[in-house]
Amino acid sequence: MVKTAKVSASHETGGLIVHISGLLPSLSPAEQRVARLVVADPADAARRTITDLATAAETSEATVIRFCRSVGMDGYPQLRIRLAAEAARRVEPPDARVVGGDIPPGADLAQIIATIAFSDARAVEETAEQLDPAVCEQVVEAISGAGRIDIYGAAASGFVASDFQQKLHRIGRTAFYFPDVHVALTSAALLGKGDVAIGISHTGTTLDAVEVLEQARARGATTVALTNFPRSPITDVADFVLTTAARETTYRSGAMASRLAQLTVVDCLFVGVAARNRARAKKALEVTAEAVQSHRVRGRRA
Amino acid sequence: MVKTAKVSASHETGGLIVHISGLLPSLSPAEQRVARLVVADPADAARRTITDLATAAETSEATVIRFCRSVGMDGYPQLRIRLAAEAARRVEPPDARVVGGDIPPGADLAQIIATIAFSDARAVEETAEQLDPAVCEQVVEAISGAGRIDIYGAAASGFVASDFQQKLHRIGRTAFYFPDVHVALTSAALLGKGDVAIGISHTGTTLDAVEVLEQARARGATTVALTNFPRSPITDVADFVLTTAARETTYRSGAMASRLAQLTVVDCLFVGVAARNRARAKKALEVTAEAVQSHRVRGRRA
DNA sequence: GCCTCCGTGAAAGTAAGTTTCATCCGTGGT
DNA sequence: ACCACGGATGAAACTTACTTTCACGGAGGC
Repeated sequence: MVKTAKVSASHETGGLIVHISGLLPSLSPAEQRVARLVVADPADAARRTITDLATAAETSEATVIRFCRSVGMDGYPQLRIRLAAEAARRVEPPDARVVGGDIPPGADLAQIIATIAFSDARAVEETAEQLDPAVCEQVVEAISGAGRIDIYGAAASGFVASDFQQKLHRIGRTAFYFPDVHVALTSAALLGKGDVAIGISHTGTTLDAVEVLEQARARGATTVALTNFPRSPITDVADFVLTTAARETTYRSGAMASRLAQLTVVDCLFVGVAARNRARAKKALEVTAEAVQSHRVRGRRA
Repeated sequence: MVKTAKVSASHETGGLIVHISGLLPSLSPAEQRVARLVVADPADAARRTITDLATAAETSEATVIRFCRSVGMDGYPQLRIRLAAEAARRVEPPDARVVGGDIPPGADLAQIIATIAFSDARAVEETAEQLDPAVCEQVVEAISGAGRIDIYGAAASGFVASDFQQKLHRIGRTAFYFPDVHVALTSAALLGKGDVAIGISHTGTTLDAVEVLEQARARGATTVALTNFPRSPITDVADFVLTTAARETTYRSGAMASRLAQLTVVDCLFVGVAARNRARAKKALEVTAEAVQSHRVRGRRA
């Protein structure tokens, strides 16, 4: 097994449910059944005894224990307590079941809007909650001191990568984004100690992203992964792992929902880097803002 | 307000601690010692085992059980989870005033994260709140029936435009995104009745976007503007105006903060369009998902 | 095709929670 | 002063819940 000694985990104060959802794909089938029950109704799970829960999940107590360990708990009682706490904390908004769940076939636009806004906002909040400031700090430091920063992401994650690149560029950091794998690999091969490579992949299984980070790492660069799944392949090739917390719904794959969460993380890193040198960053932002002024329509507010 | 459908014994759902304090005088000395420990630090008590708590209260397990019964619990495990829930609830939510404002010079990463998450989440929520479902409905209808959809946006809004394009494309709608103004103008000139042009601009003053919509409108296409400012120039050339609700902060221009809000609107429109033809959209999503499968790392779940 | 490794549940083992019961102590009656 | 009584209490027996061990079976690699 890969050493989980990685500088991510264990900031777990809140967001247990989110944490579990993220881990879900990396769990074994039997454990997944347990996880689903727990995520579906944490309060109910907290009430159950281990035997009870095992039966409900159609598995053995042993598996439930394994599940507890998989999500970082000491044992079942601890999980129970944490679940109870978690369930209590979430002050259920009026009709959370309607708002939080999936979109029913006959839904009108107003419902759809409410549902999406709710899940988008939750994804942002929950992502922030489970983000480990210590890891962020280290990533910010790496970026701040980097000679060069390569950012890679495909499809939906590509926008995020591109966005990040643009942001860093605007405050004067040398950052690149490569939409093409081959170009990215070529670039990664030229990285070295002190450089930073950032791979963005919702699932964490995008072959391209993994390869790019692998290459970068082999060259001695610091590698950072941004993914929704803390145990996915991309984390094996990353020095630092940052995770998002987005859930799937029928109409929006997790990948779609996770853009928002990923952007939030990007924002945090960006502001973190900018805050390291307020004066310089501010100046850079002003200069770039001026540069686009001529492209604005005048005589009317902006 | 939704009535609490639950009829069960949990009439004491809140205020367990208060309840215990009230009963305190009526308890036997040994039970009082237990009660005092519990009231003093419910979270800590929840963490302890019955033997542990008994020892701490200098009494026996039997007394702890009696105490549980005295305060109306079935047994110790039930008390434990109730205590955990209670303790979690009384954790002060982060101070909105501190969190909502700007980022102070000496802020650490944790503060930065909290601030950003808060404002990002707010932007999403507020955007959804002020979004007019009727307008959305019309836009969804226009997109659903469009022969062709042109989407335009620059810089940060470009990512959003591109994201939207990709989404629509994935469910089988003919959509284009043009990073280049000239190409966009050329394309707009070829639009006609029944086609749709969507311009995305945070400030609503981006000259390029305005020109593109203007051109499209002149050719008879339906024009849609997505901006943060309802009375900005771009709205003059749009048949339908959708607005976001993002605020500026020192370190993040409104344009940066508004990406999230814009994406939320995109999500809503997308789901709206997809919902119009669930079967077809679902099929299209599945097909495109399959197409990228070979680019995934195998042998590991994710 | 064989081997190895992983997931799994049955069953054994341990710890936690619960009940029982004998003791203690104070009270009030004789 | 003594005894009878009853409530409070903890030791220990007991039960249930939790944890560990282990052997089986099946999937993937060589």
